[in-house]
Amino acid sequence: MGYKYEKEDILNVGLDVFRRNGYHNVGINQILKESGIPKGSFYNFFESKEDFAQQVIRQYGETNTCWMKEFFEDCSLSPIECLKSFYTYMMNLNEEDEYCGGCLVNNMSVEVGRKSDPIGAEANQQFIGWLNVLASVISKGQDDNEITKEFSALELAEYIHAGFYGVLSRAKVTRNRVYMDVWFQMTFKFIQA
Amino acid sequence: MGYKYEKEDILNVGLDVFRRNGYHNVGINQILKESGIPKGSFYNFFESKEDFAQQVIRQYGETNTCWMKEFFEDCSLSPIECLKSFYTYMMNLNEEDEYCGGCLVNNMSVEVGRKSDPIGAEANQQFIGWLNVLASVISKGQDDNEITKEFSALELAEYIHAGFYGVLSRAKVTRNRVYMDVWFQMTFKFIQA
DNA sequence: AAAAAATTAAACCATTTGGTCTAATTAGTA
DNA sequence: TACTAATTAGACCAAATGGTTTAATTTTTT
Repeated sequence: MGYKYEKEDILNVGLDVFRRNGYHNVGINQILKESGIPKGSFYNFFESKEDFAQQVIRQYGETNTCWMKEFFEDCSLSPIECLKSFYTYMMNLNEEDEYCGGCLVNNMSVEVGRKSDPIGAEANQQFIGWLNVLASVISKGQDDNEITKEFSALELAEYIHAGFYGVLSRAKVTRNRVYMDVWFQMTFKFIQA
Repeated sequence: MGYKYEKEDILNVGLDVFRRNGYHNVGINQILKESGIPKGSFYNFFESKEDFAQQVIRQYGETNTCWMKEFFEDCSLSPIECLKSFYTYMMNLNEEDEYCGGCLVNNMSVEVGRKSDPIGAEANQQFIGWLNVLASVISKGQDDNEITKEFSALELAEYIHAGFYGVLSRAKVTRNRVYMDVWFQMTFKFIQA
């Protein structure tokens, strides 16, 4: 019921700006400028910069959880092929972005995870949301005898996605996808039944 | 040949402060305060904050490369057991630190890797230095038929250490080592011959 | 239509930012 | 010993930081 500005629009600007520039490198003024909202209105919506960042992470996380669910529902391949398709898509996205942004949840975890409790907790929460989606696909793959049963679906999900974060972080400084592709090959070789 | 202050001492303060607080969250004044050096002296040693951070990363990287070499030279176990011993040590270190700092190279890569060319390049350079040390151990393990030969030693090194970065980043927000330990189990199960 | 509540707007605040400047002091060299 | 260069020292700078305040406007409720 905002009168003039939509909270969601400002959150989307925050997502864009934070992902590209980090948290401490961004001032409120930059958010205001890019969203065209005056300072007073901003602090009417959000208690503080920290509160704003937390809500940005939450929106980003929930949006992606929904998107992932749809992605896997719409995917007609076998579970493991759906996972491959998902990570291929993610790697292509990051290549198009020239490895500039990466994942907001990873970036925030590393930069602010231990400095701000609310931000750290929110990043963890959203990550767990994604894990559950991934684990349900992995679980199906285990039922179909495609994926190893030596570890639980959740353990495998955490292993895979944390590994993806690792190569994503590396790609920020190598500026190429070579080892991202190697990671892809190795991971899916390792987890197969 | 410094008159009063040692460049290396200031770099060590920088390592400590940057690792705990990140790059953009730290002001020059904090470095000055903690090292007890006046501003004029600081800018006599370093061109800028960026230049300072780059030198901090370099010193950190080179020190650790030396340390790793010694670690593996002194390790009398089989190659794969030496690797396990190394990562166990690293995980224990991070547990003692309560997952506060993490690895400066990873932190800098994620936060500043795409914002500052010199810092990004330096972080990558030092990471590669470590990779070479790890790869030589892995290579021995492959010769001994302990480690899979399906991938090159360097590819395996990048896979393992990037994966370690992934779980290290995660530990910053989970604040426990559960999935770090799972990562350890899975990784060494996967790479065995 | 009137009153109350929410929202918009931007000027303003103390503090901190990275960095410069000038002066004094120290060290190495002729 | 005299001269030059390096180092030390911190006051100083404009710009930006996150956040507050007050006033005007708009919406909702009565």
